[in-house]
Amino acid sequence: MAATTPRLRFAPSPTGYLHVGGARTALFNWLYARKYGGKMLLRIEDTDKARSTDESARAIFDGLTWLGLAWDEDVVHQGANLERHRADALRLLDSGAAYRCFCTQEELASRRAEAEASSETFRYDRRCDWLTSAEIAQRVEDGRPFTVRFRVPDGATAWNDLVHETITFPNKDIEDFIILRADGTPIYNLAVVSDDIAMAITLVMRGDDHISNTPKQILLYRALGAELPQFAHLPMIHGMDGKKLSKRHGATAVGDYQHLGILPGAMLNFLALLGWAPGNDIEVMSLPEMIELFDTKGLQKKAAIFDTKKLEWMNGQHLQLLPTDELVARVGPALVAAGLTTAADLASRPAWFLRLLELLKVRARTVDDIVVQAAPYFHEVVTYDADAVAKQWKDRAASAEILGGVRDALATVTTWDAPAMEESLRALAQRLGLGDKAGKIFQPLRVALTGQTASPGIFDVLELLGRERAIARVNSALSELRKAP
RNA sequence: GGCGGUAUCGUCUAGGGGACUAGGACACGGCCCUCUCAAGGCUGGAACACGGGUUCGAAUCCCGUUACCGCUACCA
Repeated sequence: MAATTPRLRFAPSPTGYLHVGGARTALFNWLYARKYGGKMLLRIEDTDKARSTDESARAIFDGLTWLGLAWDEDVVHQGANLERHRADALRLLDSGAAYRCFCTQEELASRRAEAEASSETFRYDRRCDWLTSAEIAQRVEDGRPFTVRFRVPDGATAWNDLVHETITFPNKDIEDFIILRADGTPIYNLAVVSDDIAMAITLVMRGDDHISNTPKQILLYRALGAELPQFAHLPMIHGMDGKKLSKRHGATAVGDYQHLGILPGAMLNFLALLGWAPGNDIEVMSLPEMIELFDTKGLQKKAAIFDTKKLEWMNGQHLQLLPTDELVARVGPALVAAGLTTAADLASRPAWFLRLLELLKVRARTVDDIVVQAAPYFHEVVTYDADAVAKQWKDRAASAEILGGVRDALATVTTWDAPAMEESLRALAQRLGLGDKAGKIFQPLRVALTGQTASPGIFDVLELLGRERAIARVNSALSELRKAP
């Protein structure tokens, strides 16, 4: 094989949002191109004017951009190449590889229904291919509309698929398919082949659902005298019920996950593992590592099920691995968007913010988790969680006594940091005879400070809150506890 | 219906004739750590769809069956 640089393309139709399945197809194309020094182009298949929208095309650009899957060269809009598609179809007509079909859609539909009624397989019977040249000339002269059909030759069509090995189709099972509509616009298979040739694509990597289009396209390449690209058909992604992933499975657009607080790197990593394995039990990878390890050998043949539980776990892993400055850049805006703080506030105390994130990220799986957990550190007053109160402030008098002790202990602390807090509170536990049961102090205190039963270590929470706010919270808790229940 | 594709724990997967008592990860349970929750460590249950071959030997190769998925438009 010639040592040409690989050229791949991701070719979605702009009829919805960027689906996770499409994102994975794009990812594998991109990884291959990056790994082997090739190019990945983006082509928007918008020849179906009825279903295509600019908004959908934008969603695709946005999705790919968010994921960080940059395409090379200018975006190709298939609709802009209609003239070439038509010219290619006419060329096939001239060379005799295709013929005019005067059958109307109604005729075709009724013949199809007839075949179905007698439970026979319908396949176009080539009746228009038997027309004499005089008959054809007459009909054309009469202005009768016609489609252009490709004449499928005898034999069989096979290719060596990068994921499935050899796939063969007997040509007798492929009907003479239409390549040009009566209105002169191209049908999918023709447009794809015409564009892939024009874009000099060397590897067509796409979903499994295109396997039965491939023999038709191969036939077209040959009839057009073009060199065949390689093909790789990726397995589908299904929902937890084993059915093709769709809206009813919940979030299927990559944008949904973006808004759920999933990191693009985690999304990519998770998607990569759906249908590909690098081997050696490797799972958590950065993008450069994925490029390094990518190999079509590890591509899976079997459809994979989209398991959001593992996506969340993966996101947690990436959250830990994310450099702190990047974490700040991701979480800061989310906190501002949630109305917890302002960009100026965060900018005024970067060290504090960093400390907070370091303590929260380990117990969060998504950016949204961090935002929720961060609330007590920004709000003026704590909101006591009912369950937390019921559990940790069960004995109100005892809790009040403990918190009173805490208040006094905190009042004498000179350096307001976690080690000093620990020293002071452990000493208090000793004085109260709770030596190895210091939790009896920490838990009620946690509720006073955060309103919750779960939080980072109590000494860190105290440090983060700062002297003034921490003491104020202990005092409010005390007055809350002293109120009649 | 026809054609094509696929088949290892619930899920993602390792496995390429003997290294398989089938490994890892998610999820689930237990233990450890521990002020809580996480994280982390250890640990338990959990799979080669079925039937025939080939072979000294099959999760691995072949054939059949079954199941599932895709395509079967003047959609993409």
